Amino acid sequence: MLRALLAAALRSALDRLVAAGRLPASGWPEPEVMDTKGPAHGDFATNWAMVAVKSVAAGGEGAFRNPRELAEALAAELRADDRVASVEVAGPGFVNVRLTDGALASGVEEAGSLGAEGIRDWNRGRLPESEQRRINVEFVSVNPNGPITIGSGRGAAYGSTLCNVLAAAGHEVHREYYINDGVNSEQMRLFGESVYYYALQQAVQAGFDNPDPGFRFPEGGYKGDYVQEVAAWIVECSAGQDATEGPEYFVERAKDFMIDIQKEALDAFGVSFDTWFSEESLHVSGVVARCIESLEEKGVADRRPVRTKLKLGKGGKVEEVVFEDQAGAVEEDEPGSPPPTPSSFSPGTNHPGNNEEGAPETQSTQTLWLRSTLFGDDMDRVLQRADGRLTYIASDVAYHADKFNRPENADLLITVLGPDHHGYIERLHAVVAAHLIAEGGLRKAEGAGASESEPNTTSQQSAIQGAPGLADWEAQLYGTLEWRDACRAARALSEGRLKVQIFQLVRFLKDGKPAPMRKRDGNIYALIDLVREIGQKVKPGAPEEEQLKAGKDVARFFYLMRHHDTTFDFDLDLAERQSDENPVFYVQYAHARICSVIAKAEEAGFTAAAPQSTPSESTSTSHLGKNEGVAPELHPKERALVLKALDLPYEVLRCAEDYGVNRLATYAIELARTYHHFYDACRVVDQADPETSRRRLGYCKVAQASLRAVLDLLGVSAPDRMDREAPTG
RNA sequence: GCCCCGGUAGCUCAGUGGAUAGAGCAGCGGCCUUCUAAGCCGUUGGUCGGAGGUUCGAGUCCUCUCCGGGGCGCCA
Repeated sequence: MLRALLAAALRSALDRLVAAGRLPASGWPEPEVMDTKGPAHGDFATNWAMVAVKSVAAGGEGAFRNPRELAEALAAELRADDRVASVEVAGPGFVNVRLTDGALASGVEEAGSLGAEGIRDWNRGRLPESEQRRINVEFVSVNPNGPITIGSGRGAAYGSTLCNVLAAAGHEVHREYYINDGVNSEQMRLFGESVYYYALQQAVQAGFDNPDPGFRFPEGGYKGDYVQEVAAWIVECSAGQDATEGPEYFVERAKDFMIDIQKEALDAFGVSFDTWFSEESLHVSGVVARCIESLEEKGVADRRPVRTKLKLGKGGKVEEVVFEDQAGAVEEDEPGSPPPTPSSFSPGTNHPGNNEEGAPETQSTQTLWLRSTLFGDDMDRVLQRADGRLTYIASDVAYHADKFNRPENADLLITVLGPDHHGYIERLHAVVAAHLIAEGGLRKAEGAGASESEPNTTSQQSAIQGAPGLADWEAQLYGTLEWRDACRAARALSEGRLKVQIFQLVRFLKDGKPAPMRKRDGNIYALIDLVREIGQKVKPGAPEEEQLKAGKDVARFFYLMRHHDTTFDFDLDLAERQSDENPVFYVQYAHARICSVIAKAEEAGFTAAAPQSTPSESTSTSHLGKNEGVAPELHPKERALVLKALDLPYEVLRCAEDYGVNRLATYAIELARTYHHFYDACRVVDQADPETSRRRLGYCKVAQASLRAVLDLLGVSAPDRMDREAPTG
């Protein structure tokens, strides 16, 4: 908020320089408001003079030969501004600015009237309309074949906070969970069979005959305790009758059960979704089949028995295109032999127009390939197996098509994925690009050229040699310039509309040693167990609900402390420590302390300073002797507190821009620290000095509002009081 | 082989292309008759893995390189 104020002051100062003819009217960059080296250097700084000196000099203006001269000119104009208390030029050309106490007071006043929610959403409506977007954020999205793990916990914490931040910044956010429940998938089949197996066992134990005695536990099946629980639940629901139903039935029932379990865990973790989207529903409705057809029509998918692979060199540069024969036995890797030539599969056949000869509509013929190499993927991907089963990626095409075609029609898709999905990014972009081409989304761009381009099946020679503007590998892959450009354009479009955020691995450390997420006995470390364990340690005697809440607070904060795209160690011992070393409590304690102080102040009859009595009146009326007038100069710790507390809207914007939500955790710690410093140096409740008391009460309220707002964004609760337990030793 | 992430104080990590690189913990020394000591103050501690480059200026950007973690399926 104060940054915006200073930005305005800077702009008007520059306008005055322009008006005075000392600056060209344009051609120089917008000034940037930045932090100072430290409190001694003022509240904010700008490096504008250093950045702008070149363009100003180039503009033919001879007056400023170096950054310092330019900085001096800017400083002189700034000094004339009501909102500015002092200006210094320092170092190579920094302009350090200190705002008037009145300016600060006006910020406090505004923030005070907004409250926590208002500060959190301060940017809403202020973000230029052109930058406000409708954003669909998909996160967590695991198979319904087990509980949410502590690994997914990071994605849950990150995704939900990212949504909060984007919304607070002024975007319209849709939270989405994609249920990976495709019954074709290996995982779900294995899970269903595992449950079925245990159900049979339990039926027998309960005295029923085994209706399927020959059924064996599937290889690589699921062995965790929860699998038996699911089986028991299903059996119990129907008194053993269901065991006669077979594995397919158990997939269905177990799936619903697990989704409920997941919902419950996520709920306890403070995560909710607007949409739970079922992958299977896409198959059932036939959308997948339709999408695939359209891909084939556009020539980005086909059944030719060849797989294209790109050999990549440093920097992802394509060094070579390899066409792998998939027809017969695939063996072709003789060590010393020259690189496989384009062989009988003529280059250029990937583009549209030649898909009518093969590919009967019946299943179980040839593998259907998505030619994802056209869009930068390093190898083609299978859409449909030779036995007719569709792959995961096939439903992904339909899923993204659906996301783009809904009534609410998101401008931007954000997909949050775990570290194991890193290799999936290229594929996803290929999927989206293929969809955009297939849907004719490129009609205005290069799409027209592509659809008219001539099939090039006959002359691979001319394709390789004759295509102007194409590198060798491009000639092999695309055949024509038009087709290449269409594919490129589709890919570029995809980059603009789909942002994939990968979060990195978490290592859980217990007693300094890694705690595995999957245990040897087949059990997994569930998020809900993590939350419960921490809660029990941190709030020993409390009721379960309170423990879960405390555990959630700690777990979320820990997950969010580090940048999502960085591996980090989750120190369970530290998380479970109810002490000053635990940053969560440091922050929450600051909030509780503020609440206590405010209560004490109000008890003593103080109310936050009313607008009339703030120093703003006395100082802003005249800019002469701005800091020496009636108003007492603010204590450095007061000033620091106000600056920090009012900076939340700025932090929110930054986070919304680069999705680096961890900064908010850092901000929360910093704000807490700033308050503790303030508390230590500045007494709030003081009967002998009611004016100061009122003013400081106002700062407390703003600090409280900002702290609440950040914690709210992080999904961490802000307790009004924290009572110390008896010392444990 | 290619891709992603990391390498900053003894440890865990911050760090918008800017000024003398910062916190917490650990170590040492202080502060509760006063609004919550889960707090605060002081102090010790650095070839930002290495080498080049870009520029007025690099922990930050580019290239190369060393070390560590992860990923590269007709799994999802």
